[in-house]
Amino acid sequence: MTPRRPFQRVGEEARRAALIEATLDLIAEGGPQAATVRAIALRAGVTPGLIRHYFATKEDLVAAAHEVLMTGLTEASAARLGELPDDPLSRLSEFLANAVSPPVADPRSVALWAASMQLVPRDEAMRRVHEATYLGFRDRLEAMIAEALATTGRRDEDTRALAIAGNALLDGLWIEAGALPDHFREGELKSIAIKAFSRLLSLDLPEG
Amino acid sequence: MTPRRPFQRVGEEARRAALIEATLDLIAEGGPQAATVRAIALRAGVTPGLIRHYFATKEDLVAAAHEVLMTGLTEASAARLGELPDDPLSRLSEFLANAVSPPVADPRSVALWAASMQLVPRDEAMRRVHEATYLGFRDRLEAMIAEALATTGRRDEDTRALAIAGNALLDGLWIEAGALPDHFREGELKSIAIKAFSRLLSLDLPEG
DNA sequence: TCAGTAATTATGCAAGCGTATAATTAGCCT
DNA sequence: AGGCTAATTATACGCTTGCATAATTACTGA
Repeated sequence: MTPRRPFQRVGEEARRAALIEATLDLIAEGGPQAATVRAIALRAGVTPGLIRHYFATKEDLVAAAHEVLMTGLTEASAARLGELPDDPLSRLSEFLANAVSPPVADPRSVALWAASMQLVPRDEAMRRVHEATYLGFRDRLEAMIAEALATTGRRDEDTRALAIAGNALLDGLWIEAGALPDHFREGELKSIAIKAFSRLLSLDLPEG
Repeated sequence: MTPRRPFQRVGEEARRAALIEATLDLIAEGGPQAATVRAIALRAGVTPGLIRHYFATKEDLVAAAHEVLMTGLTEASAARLGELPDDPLSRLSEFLANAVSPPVADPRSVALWAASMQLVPRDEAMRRVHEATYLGFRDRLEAMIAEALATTGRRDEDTRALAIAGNALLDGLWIEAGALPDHFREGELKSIAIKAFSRLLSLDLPEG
C-alpha cells in the first residue's frame, strides 16, 4: 500500500493560472505536441485528472492559454507606453526599439506566436483574437506615426499605409530576432528598425 | 482470404514527391498533427509501411517536405525573375509585387510556413533549411537593392541593413496577406510594398 | 521466359494519448 | 471537534501513434 500523494487545495483561480502557465511553457519549449495532459499536470505539480476538473477538454485549456498569452503580449507592449518620453519622435523611436528587443522579441514569444498562428486559419475564436490584437497594435503604431509626422506639420500622409508597412517591418524583424537570434549583432535590429522607420517616414528618429 | 491490394511500382523520385506533397497538403489543411503516417499514406495512395522504405523516420519526411516547400517558395518568387525588365527599378518593383501577391502570398503557403516555423528552434535540420532559404532570399533582394541604388550612383549605402529591413517588410506583409486576406483591398499590399520601398531606398519605384 | 530482387503490402506491437470514473482527503462551516 | 463537500489523486480503458518485421508481388534483365 503505497501512500496516496499528499496535496494542497489551492484556489480555483490559482490552479487555472498554474495549468495555463505550464501549458504555455511546454508549448514554447517543445511545440504543441509537447503539451500533453500528463506533461502539463507534472509541470503544474498536480496529477492529470485534475485538469479535467477545471477544463472540460484539453482543447479548452489550450484556448484559455492562448487568450492569456495574447492579452499578455499586447499588455506588455502597452505597459511601457506610459514610461515613454513625450516627444513624439523619441517616443516612436523607443517604441520601435522595444518591439525588436527582449523581452518582447525573444525565442519563447516567437515560438508561442508561431504555434498559435497555425490555429488561426482553422479556429474562429483564435482568428478573432489574432485580428483584434493585430489591429490593436497597428492602430497604436498608426497614432504614434501620425503624431511624429505632425511635428513637422505633415498631416495629409496616408498613415494607414504607413502603419501597415511599419507594422509589417516590425513583425518581420521580430520574427527573425526570435528565429535566428545569432544572426544579428547586439543592438543591430534596434538600429535597423529605427533607421528604416526614419526613411519610411522621412523623419530623423533619434537612436537611443 | 481477401486479396492483397494490387499496386504499381513508381520510380523512387515520383514516390518521394508524392509522399512529400501529401504531407504538405495535410499540414496545410489540418496542421502538423493531421499529418500522421497513416493519413499521409492514404493521401498518397500507398500503405503506411512504404513510408518507412523511403524515409527512415517520419521526422525525415517532414524535414524533406519543409525543404521542398521553402525552395519552392523562393523559386516561385525567383521564377519570374527572368521575365522581369532589365531596368533595375522596374525589376525591383515587380519583384516586390510578386512577393506579396498570389501564388507566393496565399493562406496555404503561410499556414505551412507557420507550421514549419515551430520546428525551426528545435530541429537542427529545419533550422539549417530556414537559415539557407532566408539568407538566399535576402541576398537576392540585397543584390537588387544595390543595383537599384546604383542607378543614381549611390554605391556606399549600407545595403545589408536595407536588405534586412526590406526582407522583414516583405515577410510581414506576406504573413498578413495570408493570415488576414480580407483585411486588404485588391492590390493594396502591392502598392504599399512599392511605396514603402521607395521611401526606404529614397528611390522612385514605378507602380505596375 | 523466368528467376531474382527491390518495391510494396500486411500485420502486429509497445508506448503514449485524452478521457472517464471511482476512491480519497484537505479544508471549511457550524 | 467533526462531518460535508469539493478538490485532488488513482486507476483504467479505448484509440492512435510511429515503427518494426514478415509476406507478397511487380518489374528487370539475362
